[in-house]
Amino acid sequence: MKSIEPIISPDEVTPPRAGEKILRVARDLFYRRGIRAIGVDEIVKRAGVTKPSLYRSFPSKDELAASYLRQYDLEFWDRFDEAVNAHPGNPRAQIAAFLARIGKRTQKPDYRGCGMTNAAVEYPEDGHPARIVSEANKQELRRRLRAMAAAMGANDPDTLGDGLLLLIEGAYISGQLFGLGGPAKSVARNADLLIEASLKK
Amino acid sequence: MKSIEPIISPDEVTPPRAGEKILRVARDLFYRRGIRAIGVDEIVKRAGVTKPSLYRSFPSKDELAASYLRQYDLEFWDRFDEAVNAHPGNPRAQIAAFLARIGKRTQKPDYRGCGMTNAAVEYPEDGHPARIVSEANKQELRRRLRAMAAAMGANDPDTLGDGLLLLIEGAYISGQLFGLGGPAKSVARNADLLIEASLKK
DNA sequence: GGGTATACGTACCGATCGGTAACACGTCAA
DNA sequence: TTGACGTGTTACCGATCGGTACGTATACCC
Repeated sequence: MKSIEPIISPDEVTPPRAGEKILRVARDLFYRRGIRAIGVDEIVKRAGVTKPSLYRSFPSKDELAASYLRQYDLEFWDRFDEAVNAHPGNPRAQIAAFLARIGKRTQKPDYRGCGMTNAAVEYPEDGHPARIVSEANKQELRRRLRAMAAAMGANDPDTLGDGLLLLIEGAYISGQLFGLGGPAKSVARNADLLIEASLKK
Repeated sequence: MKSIEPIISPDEVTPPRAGEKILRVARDLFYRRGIRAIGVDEIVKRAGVTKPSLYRSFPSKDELAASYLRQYDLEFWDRFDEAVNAHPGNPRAQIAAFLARIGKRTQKPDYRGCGMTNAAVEYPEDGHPARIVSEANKQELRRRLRAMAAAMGANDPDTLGDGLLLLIEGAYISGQLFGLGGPAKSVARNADLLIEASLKK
């Protein structure tokens, strides 16, 4: 007997892998409510799967958290590079674009800051899988900001790069602390003032 | 039979109240390792008391956390006012003194940032007892920084005050993320540049 | 000495934590 | 036809979570 033709194409009918569903849900819950605040039971329940499925795809909750942050990392650099690519050869405009975007995001009602930063606060112990991902992300961000400060022709590129990083981290935190109308909305303006004051005359 | 004379004076022999011991230990553990990470069992064990003693002095763990933060709040403003009082009538020097101190603290090996900020990250839910204390502290800090910016004669006092707050929060976070040699050590320098760029010409 | 208030400890509670063992089922390719 | 594989199901694990019922020891006042 001839086999029945599939109604829709195979890649459309392919059910989402359990691991993917879990990561999607975990990502959302971890970001919004914190990693420690969310239990694995809630994750599998919301994902419509069962606990053994979670532990077939991820060796532990800590590693699931690290996976969430690795995905967050990719998306972060996508956003960052988007601002960079919008202004080729103009690092000051690149920073301005990136910060304008952050400033806007921080003014959204349910803004919860940077997943990386939050994870590092939740897990202060050295060597925690989630913290390792977070630290690597921040190191790289620092490196890039300093390089951009140098490309701008700053008097002291490392100081300016670090100053920009402080403003950014401050915006992440203030965004979730103050909500609408908080200090984070002025991050781009303050960064611009700081840059102006740091350039070679 | 005649009662035995006390060897030392009564107020020296008075044992520390259980509630005080608990708060001391909780303060240390909550700050260093996070509130969610510490269970009440560990607190009472380290304090050398028992669980019912904790719940006689504090209605819940959440309220214990709030008490920790209220004490943290008092000590925070002590440090802040110390910097302010060291330079009467000179808000710019007051800020500089305060930030120099923060910059130094962030370079200590086991620096863990601001207890207020960390608590707000750990408890994103509106209305949590710990978060309420934290938010109030930050609101007041923002108010004071804006007032000091105005007293300095800034072009836009609210923007400068908020910029200083962003740098401060950034220093708290970066201090615990990067450890020694991190961006937080440049907070005073960057604040000074930002102030210089914000004053009326 | 007797009463009382305060402070503390022993032992326990149900719920939830992260994680696992054992087995049934369906799909797909060889 | 036959596995291999991924998944779901159910039931369970020991540990820890925040919180409490209840009895006891001590100090002080009358």
